[in-house]
Amino acid sequence: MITVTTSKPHLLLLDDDPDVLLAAQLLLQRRVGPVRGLQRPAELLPAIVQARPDLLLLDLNFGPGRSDGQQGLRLLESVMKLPAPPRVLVMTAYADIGLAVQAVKRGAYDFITKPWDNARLVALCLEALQQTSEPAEAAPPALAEAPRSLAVQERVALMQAVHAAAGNLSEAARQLGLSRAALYRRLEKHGL
Amino acid sequence: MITVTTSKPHLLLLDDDPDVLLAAQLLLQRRVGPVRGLQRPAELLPAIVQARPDLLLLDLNFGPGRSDGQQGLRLLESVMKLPAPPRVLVMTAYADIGLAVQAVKRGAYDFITKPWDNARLVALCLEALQQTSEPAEAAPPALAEAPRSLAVQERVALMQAVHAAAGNLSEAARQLGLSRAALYRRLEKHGL
DNA sequence: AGGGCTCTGTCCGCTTCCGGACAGCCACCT
DNA sequence: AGGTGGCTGTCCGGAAGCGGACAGAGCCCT
Repeated sequence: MITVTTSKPHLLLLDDDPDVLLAAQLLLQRRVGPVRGLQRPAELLPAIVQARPDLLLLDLNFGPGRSDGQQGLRLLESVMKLPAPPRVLVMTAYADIGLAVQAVKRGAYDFITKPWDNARLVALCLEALQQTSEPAEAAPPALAEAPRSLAVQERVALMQAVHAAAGNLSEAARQLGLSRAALYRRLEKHGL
Repeated sequence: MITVTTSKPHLLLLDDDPDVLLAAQLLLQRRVGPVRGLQRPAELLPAIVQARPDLLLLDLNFGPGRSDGQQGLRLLESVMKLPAPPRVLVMTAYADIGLAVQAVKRGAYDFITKPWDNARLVALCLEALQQTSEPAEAAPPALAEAPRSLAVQERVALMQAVHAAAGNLSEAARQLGLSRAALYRRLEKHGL
């Protein structure tokens, strides 16, 4: 058996929209574990070092107007630079998938598009959490690659291709080397 | 139809072992296109700028003794820094898959383990070549991500996981989130 | 108009893949 | 010894995925 932290996993949630924040909090509290919700990005780093959450849900498109997401990416980067960063699940609008892909490349574990499907969000959180099997020691320097599930990697690859093809699914399928219908099915399976 | 360069694709091949070099040259010459073979790494960069090959096959473990591959990786990096780098297929011994994975992350299109299977090598070359559908212009600055086929990305992911698990397939399967049997099948399909 | 081309969404028969199960093996622990 | 636990390799029935085909829509060019 893998050594599991006996305390229930607890989550940290950052979203600038109070309604969204509350909804997510209620859902996850019930189905995953204790949740602490934050609304202002400035509160994030202190809250992490203080509460040491097992999982962080991070909205990348905070701030009403200027949402190219650069702000969100920078925040993510500073999170990943912490001594023992938590698993991060990133949330974006479907429109800016490209942002989500970049976030994963910068160390986020996975992403989900808003508005989300409740069941899917819960499943993602659980998967991210249960894969927190610590490699313990063995890697004194910056430990190399965090292991990611194949499904996650596929999702990232698909999204990246679609994004690169500017939404042209036929083109994306061609580049990925699979049939258009196959790409359809896979996208659908991953929640658009 | 995709615009295809009318001239037959020609390849550049670097391998320090003369026998291997010759064997590959004969095979690829016949099945893919004109091949120029090099034996000494120092010759590589000049040859590329002069011959502008469509595809470069690069052995990463040159030098008899000191083969941690760092040398090969550096050579690859300098290739990728050229103004219009060719597609690169990297060759390593099966033992150092980790090296191949790193090479892909540094811009190589795909990798193959030595000793190779002839049919597979030919197929890889053809795939790499036919995906040289130029995006033409549209990306004046450093164009972002080169599109990679899903199969390639899956292969990299599998190899990375197996490498990270130090050859323990059960562990690798767990981390990838699939059944052990599934990992077996997939590895086999990708040529171990 | 009409033709040609490309993209989308969906259907269906056939192939492939999945994962649970089983057996064998090895290492370690009472 | 015998027991336990983990790993490997393989089999098989049922489920999922495959890609070719079709129809509809948009667009550009005669």
